[in-house]
Amino acid sequence: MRIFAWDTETWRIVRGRTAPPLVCLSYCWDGGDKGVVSAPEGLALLRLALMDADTVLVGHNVAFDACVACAADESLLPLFFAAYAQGRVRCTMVRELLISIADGTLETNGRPKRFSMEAICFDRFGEDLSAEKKADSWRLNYHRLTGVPLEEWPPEALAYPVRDAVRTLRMYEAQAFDGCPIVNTDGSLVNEGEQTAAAFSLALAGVWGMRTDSEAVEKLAASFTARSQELAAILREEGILRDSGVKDTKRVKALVEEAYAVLGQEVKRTKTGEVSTERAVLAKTSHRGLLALAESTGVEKMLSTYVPVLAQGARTPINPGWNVLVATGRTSCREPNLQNLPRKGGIRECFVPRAGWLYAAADYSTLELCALAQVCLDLFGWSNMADALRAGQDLHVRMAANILGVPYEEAITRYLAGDEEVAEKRQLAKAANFGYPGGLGAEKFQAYARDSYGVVIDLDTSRELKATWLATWPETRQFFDNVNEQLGYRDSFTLEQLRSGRLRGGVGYCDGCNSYFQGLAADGAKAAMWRIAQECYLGFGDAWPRDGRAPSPLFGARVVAFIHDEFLLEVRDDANAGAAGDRLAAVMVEGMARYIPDVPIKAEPVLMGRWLKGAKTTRDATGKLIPWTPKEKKA
DNA sequence: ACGCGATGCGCC
DNA sequence: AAAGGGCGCATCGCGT
Repeated sequence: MRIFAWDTETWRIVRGRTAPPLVCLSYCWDGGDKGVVSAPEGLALLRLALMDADTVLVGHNVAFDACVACAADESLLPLFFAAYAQGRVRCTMVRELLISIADGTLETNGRPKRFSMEAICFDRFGEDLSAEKKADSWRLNYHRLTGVPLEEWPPEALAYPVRDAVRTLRMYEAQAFDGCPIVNTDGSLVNEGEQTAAAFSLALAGVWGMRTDSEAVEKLAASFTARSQELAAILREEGILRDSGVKDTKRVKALVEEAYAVLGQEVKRTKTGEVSTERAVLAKTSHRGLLALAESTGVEKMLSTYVPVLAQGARTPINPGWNVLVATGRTSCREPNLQNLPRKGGIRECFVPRAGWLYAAADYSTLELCALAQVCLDLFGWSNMADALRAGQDLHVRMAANILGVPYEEAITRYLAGDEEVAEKRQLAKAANFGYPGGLGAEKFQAYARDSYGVVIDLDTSRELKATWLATWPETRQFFDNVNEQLGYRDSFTLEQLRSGRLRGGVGYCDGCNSYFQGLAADGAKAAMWRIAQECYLGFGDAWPRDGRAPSPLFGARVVAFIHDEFLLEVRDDANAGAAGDRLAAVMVEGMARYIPDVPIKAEPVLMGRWLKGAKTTRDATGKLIPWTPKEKKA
C-alpha cells in the first residue's frame, strides 16, 4: 500500500464559493517523492492515485480538497466516492479527532482542543508554525498565480505547499504508530472509514449551501426591530438599559433579588453564586422592567444571532462549516449553526430552496429511544422497549398507560379519541422517556419536565414517575448498572461504542449513559447520509446498486442540512420530486438499519416550498408525495 | 482594542 | 446512592 499525502492551493474561500478554483496541488509519497504541480497536472495525478486500488490518499481536512478537486473536474466525483467507500481516502483531522475522543482529550483544562495542521504539529512535534504562517505571503494569494507556469513562480510560493504535504504524511504516520489504541493493521483507525466518508458528505452539503427569501427576511427583521425598540423604551425607563445601549446587569440582579424578596421566594443562583437572570426567573416576577427584559432577551437573540445570517442568505448562499465528529459521535455545525435554528419565531421559514427546487425533509421517529432499545438488545439480549417498538406501540402512550394503570390498548384508543387525561400523561411520559435514559434524577427531572414540556409535578410524583419508568423499561436498570460497573470506583472510563467500536475516553456516568445511544444513532445517521450522498451525486450507491436499472430518484438532489435525526434536501420541483422524498426516507431507514438492525426504524418524508415547521406528509389520490402547504388564514 | 470567563439560550 | 449531554454563539463585565 502506498501513501499519497496531498494538499491543494486555491483561490480565496468566499461565501457562495467554498470550493474555490484550484491553482496547484502539492504531494508527498511515503517513498519520499514530493513536489508541486499545476492544476491540470494535479488533477491528472489525483486521478491516477484514485484509480489505483493500492494507493491511500491522505489530506488534512481532505474533504475540502476533495470538493475543490471535484469542482475543478466533475469526472473525479465517482472516483472519490469509490475511494472513500474503499477506505482509501483518509483525513489527518478526522484521525486526530478519533484519537482525541478515545483519549478523552477533546477538551483539556476546559478548553476545546484545536485541530488545524498548525495546532496538531505543535502538539505532536513541538513545532511552532506560526512564524512560518505569518511569513507565507502567498497563503491567501494563490489566485494571482492562476495560469502562471510553475517555472515562473517565486520559490516561496512553491515551498510552502510541499511542506504542508510533507507534514500531512508525518502526521498520518504519527497517528498510526504512536501506541494508538484504535489503530488497525493497515494503518487505518477504528471507525475511520465511516467518519471520513460522512465528512465528505457534509462538506458537499456545506459547499452547496442554503438560500433565504429576502422578502420574508425583511418582514421578519422589521417586526423584531419594532418590538425591540418598544421594549428598549421600557427598559430605559426602568433604568435597565443604559443610554450606551448596554444593559446594567448589576441593576437587573438587584431588581431580581428585590422582586423575589417581595415574593418571599428564594432567588435562583448560578454556579458561582450570582443571581440568575435567566428568562424563567425574570418571568416569575411582576416587575414591569424585568418582564420586558424577559421578552427582550429573546428578541435580541433573534436580531443579533439569526437575522444577520438570514440577511446574508438572501444575497449569497449560506455555506456552513460542518464538523463531522464531536465527543458523542454526533456532528456539529458553525457559521452559521444550522442545527440550532429556533423552531418558533419564523426563522426557519425564511429559508427557501433555489428557484425550480423544493425542500424534501424527513426525520426519524423517536430515534434515540430506538437506539437505546438496540443498545439493550446488544448488551443483554432483551428489551421491553424493543418489544414495544416491534409491536408498533407508541412508547409514550405505553408509558402513559402504566402511569394510569390501564392496558396499552385502552390508553391508545382513548389517546386517539382525544382523551385529555391520556394526552396529559403522555406528555409526562414523553419527558420521562427522553430524560431518564441520560441518567436524570428525580429532582432535576422536575425542572426538566417543566422547562421542556410544561409539566409541573412535585418531588414525590417525580420519584414515583421514575419508578414507573424503570418498571416499564426494566432493561434500563441493567443499562445503568452496566455503566456503573464499567465506571467502578474511578470517576471516568473509556467507553466502546457498540457496533462502530469507536472509543470515547474520560466519560462519567451520565455522559456514558448518553453516549451509548446517542452515539449509535449518530453512527446510523452518518451511514444514511453517505448513502444519500452517493445517490444524489452518482445516482447509484450501496443502497441502490448499479444493476442495469435507472438512477435513484435522488440523483441530482442535494443535501443542505443535517440536524441529528433529520435530513433536509433540495430536490428538483418536477414529477420526480415525490419519488425523491420517498427515496430519502427509505435510504435513511436502510442506513440506520446497519446500526439499529433489530428495532423497526421509521422516517416520514415531506415536500415543501420553504422550511416549514409544521409540514406534514401529504399525498395525492394515487399515493404520490406532494408538497405540503400551510392552511390559508381566513380573512 | 482585544481576550476571556461566566452566563444565557437556541437545537437535538 | 445519585448522577441529561453536547454542541455553537451572543452579550456583559472585567482585566491586560
